[in-house]
Amino acid sequence: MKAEEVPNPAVYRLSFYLRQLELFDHIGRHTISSKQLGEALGYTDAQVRKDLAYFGQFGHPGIGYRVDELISRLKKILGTDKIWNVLLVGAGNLGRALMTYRGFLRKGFKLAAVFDADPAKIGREFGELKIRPMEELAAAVSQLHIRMAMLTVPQDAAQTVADKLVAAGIRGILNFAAVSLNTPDDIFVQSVDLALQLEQLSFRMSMPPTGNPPAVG
Amino acid sequence: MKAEEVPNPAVYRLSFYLRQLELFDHIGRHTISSKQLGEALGYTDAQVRKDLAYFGQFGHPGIGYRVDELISRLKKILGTDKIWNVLLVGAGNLGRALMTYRGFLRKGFKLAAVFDADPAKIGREFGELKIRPMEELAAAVSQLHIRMAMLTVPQDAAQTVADKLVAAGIRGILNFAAVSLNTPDDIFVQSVDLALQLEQLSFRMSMPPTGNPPAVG
DNA sequence: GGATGTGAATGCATTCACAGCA
DNA sequence: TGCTGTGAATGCATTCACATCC
Repeated sequence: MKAEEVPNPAVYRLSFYLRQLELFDHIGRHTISSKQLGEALGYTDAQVRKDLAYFGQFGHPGIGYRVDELISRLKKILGTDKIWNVLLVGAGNLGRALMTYRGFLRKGFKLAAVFDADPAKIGREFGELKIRPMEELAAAVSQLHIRMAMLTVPQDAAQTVADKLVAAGIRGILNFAAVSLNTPDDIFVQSVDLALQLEQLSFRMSMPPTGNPPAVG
Repeated sequence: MKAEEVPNPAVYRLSFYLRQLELFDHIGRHTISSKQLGEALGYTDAQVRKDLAYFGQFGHPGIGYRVDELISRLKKILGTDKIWNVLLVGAGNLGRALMTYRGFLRKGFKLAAVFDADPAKIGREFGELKIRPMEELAAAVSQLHIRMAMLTVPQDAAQTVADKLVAAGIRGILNFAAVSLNTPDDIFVQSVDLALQLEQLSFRMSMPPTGNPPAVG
């Protein structure tokens, strides 16, 4: 099946399947059914099968899916069967936390360079990484073959920095700033707005319980 | 319209509308049309109007929406017209970054207490906040009227801690651990898996360009 | 004229239900 | 029997297009 025909939500769930499969692998499971995988994540078995079927035939009728086989197939589909070099712009609190976060490397992403506009921060080292000035960004992108970036700069700097990233040849941006970035169509942007996530919780918790609306009057 | 009938994606977009409106307000715009608001965020005008209409009639035909009016209406709908006390469990790198993140308070969320299981971390202070032992969690929840929590503990501790949060009376969890939490139906969970977001970028960037598939064979 | 709010029409995603295989 | 893969049916969400109002 052609990639354009895969529903967006299905691609998202692929990552959840992979994450859960790695957990199952870790505890020694060798095979798993769509029902079991779905239950662990809150999806139906049909959903799991349909999602996987968009990408090929990975299962074994009567048996289910082989855990290690499906893991490596999913990694290939998601593009994480090899290591990606990633750069980060913005060495504030959040940026520095991401610099030391181990979870990225475990998933195949290597933070290869860090940049900041603040002269006071430039040159400071964190583990293997030294904070570099923005002027070096474009050169680092081509030297280290970096294609994706994490953006942890203040709100009002985000668009300007994003423009620089695109100009330097970056094709994908993980944006932590609380603004919608304006980028060309061939640039992929994923956004993480932490306060916005809390706001969504707030909405759910502010709602009257389903099927039991409080009396009004 | 009843809340149960509102599409989930629409609730999500509500947060984006609010964020964009605050930007417009900041630069002195007083009114805005559904077309303009949509364009800033990559939605159609019809989408904007339909989303807002799920919650009431906020617009002025011929004029558009009054920015300040719509902001306060959306805040009320999302439940952020008042301050929420929030707690955090897990004072690792990410947790400490969140402790000093200013964006939460700006949106109406006050980090009121921080907990960690590691005795070495307990008592350490960051700004106004002191890291407290897990044993004090339940008492703090009721004393400070806390109803939502952020979870930044290691993967394998996440479920156990989530259970404690629920037992302590927490109703909403913002989960940063790379696992699917198992919680009762009346507990709301929002998940943020940073590596998973990069993985989604990886997928998009690994795909053949739309309408221009590379020759195979 | 210029904008909203909204039924109706369309398009997309999920679920059903079953043929087919181990 | 147990489970996958998949067309067909259903259910959601988005878009259209227009009546309505300032």
